[in-house]
Amino acid sequence: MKLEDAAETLAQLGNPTRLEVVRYLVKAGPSGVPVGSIQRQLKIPASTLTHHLKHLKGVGLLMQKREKTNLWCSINFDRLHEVSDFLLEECCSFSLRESDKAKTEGDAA
Amino acid sequence: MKLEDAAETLAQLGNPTRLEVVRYLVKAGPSGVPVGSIQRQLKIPASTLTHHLKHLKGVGLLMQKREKTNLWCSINFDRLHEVSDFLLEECCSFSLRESDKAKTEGDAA
DNA sequence: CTATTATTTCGATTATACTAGAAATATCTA
DNA sequence: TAGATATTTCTAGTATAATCGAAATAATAG
Repeated sequence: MKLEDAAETLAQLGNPTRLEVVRYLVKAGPSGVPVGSIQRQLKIPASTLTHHLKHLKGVGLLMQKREKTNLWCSINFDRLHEVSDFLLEECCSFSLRESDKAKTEGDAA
Repeated sequence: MKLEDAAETLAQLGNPTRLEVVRYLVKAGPSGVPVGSIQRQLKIPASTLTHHLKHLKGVGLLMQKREKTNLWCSINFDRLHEVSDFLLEECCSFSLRESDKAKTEGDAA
């Protein structure tokens, strides 16, 4: 996963309203929930919710599927794992040499 | 971890410059690196870097320790784990009952 | 104390995000 | 087609964030 993509995805998760939606969808599991239920359960105005769902979809965290008048939303768990993994990547293999850390000159090269 | 704190932390990680810094610090491991080295290695203007470090420190992701003229920065791995865990919490125990998902009325109660 | 290096504060510019009401559209049912 | 429910678009106000140069401060060495 590219840093820019990870950053963008994390930024989308970094909004309290969106994170609440994500948590709700995670709890809901793979089958998902309709937009309207999210709206009523979390008491988010419809237009605000649509706006946030668009963001989540934009970074691939959200999947949608229409059934009758309801639009069912579910989390893309793979995507969530990817971004979660990014945070701890290389976390246990400290790859930066000590000699590169404190050089006063020449470390810009 | 409270949702608001997780959101705030994720928001801070959601900036490309800061995420780059975090990745660099993760690579550096527990001993950390001085501010100036981050600045030169990642080519971030000093004032911009200070600004971002303040943010990271604000959400507890960054620890700092002065040694002579250098201020050494290191990642708070526990904190990073916390936020990473938050994302997948309850991810495998879908706790929302199917009957709560599609109710058309009364699900706001 | 003075010079040197390291880091931070200040200040100003520019851009982008959050929010939500009202109106519009879409999808279905009778 | 008419009516009902579900979702989206439009729009606009408000707030917050990113950027970085210049100047100020902090810490140390001589």
